[in-house]
Amino acid sequence: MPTSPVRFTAKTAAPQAGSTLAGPSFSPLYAQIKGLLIASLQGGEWKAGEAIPSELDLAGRFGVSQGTVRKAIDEMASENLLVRRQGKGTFVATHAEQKVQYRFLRLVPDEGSTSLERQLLDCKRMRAPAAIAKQLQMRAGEQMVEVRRLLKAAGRPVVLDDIWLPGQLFKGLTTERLNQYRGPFYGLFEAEFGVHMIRAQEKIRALAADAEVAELLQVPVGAPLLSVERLSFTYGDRPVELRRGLYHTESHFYRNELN
Amino acid sequence: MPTSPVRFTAKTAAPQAGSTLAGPSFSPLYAQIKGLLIASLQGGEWKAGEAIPSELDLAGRFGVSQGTVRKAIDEMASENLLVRRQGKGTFVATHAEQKVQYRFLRLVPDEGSTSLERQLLDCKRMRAPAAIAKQLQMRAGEQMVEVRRLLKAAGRPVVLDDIWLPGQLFKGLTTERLNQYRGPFYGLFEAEFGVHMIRAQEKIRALAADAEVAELLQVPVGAPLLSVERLSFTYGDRPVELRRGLYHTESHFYRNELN
DNA sequence: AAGTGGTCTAGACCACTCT
DNA sequence: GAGTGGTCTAGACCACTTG
Repeated sequence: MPTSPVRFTAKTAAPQAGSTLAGPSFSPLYAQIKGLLIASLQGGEWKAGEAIPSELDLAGRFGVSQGTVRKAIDEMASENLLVRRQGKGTFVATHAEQKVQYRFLRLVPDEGSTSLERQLLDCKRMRAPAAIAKQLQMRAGEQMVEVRRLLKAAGRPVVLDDIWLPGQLFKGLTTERLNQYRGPFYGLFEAEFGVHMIRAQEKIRALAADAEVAELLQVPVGAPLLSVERLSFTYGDRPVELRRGLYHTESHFYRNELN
Repeated sequence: MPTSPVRFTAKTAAPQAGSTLAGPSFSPLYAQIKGLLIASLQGGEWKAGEAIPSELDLAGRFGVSQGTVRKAIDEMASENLLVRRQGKGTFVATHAEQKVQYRFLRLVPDEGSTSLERQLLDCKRMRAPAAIAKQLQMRAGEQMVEVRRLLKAAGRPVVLDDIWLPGQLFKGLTTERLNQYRGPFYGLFEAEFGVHMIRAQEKIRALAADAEVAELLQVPVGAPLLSVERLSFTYGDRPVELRRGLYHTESHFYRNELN
């Protein structure tokens, strides 16, 4: 039986007198379907890597045509929320078990394709400093987790990451859990805490290495480094991770595609 | 009358014996339409900023349904080749007369939104050095144009750009032409030389300012700078511009969105 | 052979812009 | 009101995967 035949079109709604100014005056059906699908993802109805119901199935549930469901899924696929596989089905996107490890990492070696080794340096719980709390939309002093780690290529340190996470969302996160898990942190976050990183913004600057950083990255003090500040979001544009990476760009570079 | 009723489907083509290995075994109609549209853009049939024919019109010409043309245009719009405007038509994308000046420039001020002033430092013709020629798929020693310029925010230099262009494509390019033109270079390139920049790749590193650069950007020698090397492409993945920008990231940063 | 996503059509109607 | 892009439907058939 249909779980929720939609059909609450904005156009059918009672016209508001004098609605001349902006506002979402019209919301197409497929956009509403998309909203319902995102709500299901957010609610954990389908987990990372799993298949969602077929297009015909969903069309039946929502009481719309296949084409309408298709358009909703198309948009979600282009936003990397879902992955289509012809003949097999449509799957919830995941950072684990993905062709490209580290979906968000834009660092590329000058030559070859070295895989990166992780080295966890620190993981502790702390009270959120105001500057970080603000970006994560938390209150200053709230519980948070701080992680520091290195990424190495062929034994040489290339990236020093500081990571801050809201304590509320990542309750059982410990050094051990981080060390046990194979693959990128974001895979662990999905599997263990149900937190999907959907998109992120990065702010990139150049800065000079101070003494502490220089030792960790094995570069001279004052060496120029790339500072990459990343704010990551889950469903509903909710910020859930702040990360500050320092990249040593002598034999690697940050790659970006412009369209 | 229909100019060219398509209908050369790959599936109808003679099946190749033992075609088990890769290869574009199937090319949908809309992809072929897209190819024809791109060829028209490339051939200058519709110029930057102009409207292309309506969907129904194109459907008639090509002998396909509106939906098929629609899908071709949808893809091209998502690649920023075309811009749709409901009620008005579909237009050839342009770098000039655009909401955002500098479509490819990811530099953002820490606060406010200062507009940037250009200052042309140099523009000369030269023979292509091997390293640059290679990236532009030219032969070493071929004629090329080299431009150097500054971008300033509130009078303070922020970006030093070196730009290399194939001499063949930019025959009448002079210092004067560059100085006369209002708006981004890419707008000039479209209007005067018919060269559209469609997409680009950037390689970003951190490096220390040498004496020459330090003076131009008004920073101390050794100051950390962002080095942004950009290779830009026209239709058909043809590289037509190489650019090396040095960004002073003290009150600006490079912004990137990850999906 | 059955099930899934992918393509293509034809037609109806809606939202927006301009004259 | 005429023309444009935008939505939605219903149905046919194709390509790919799996039993």
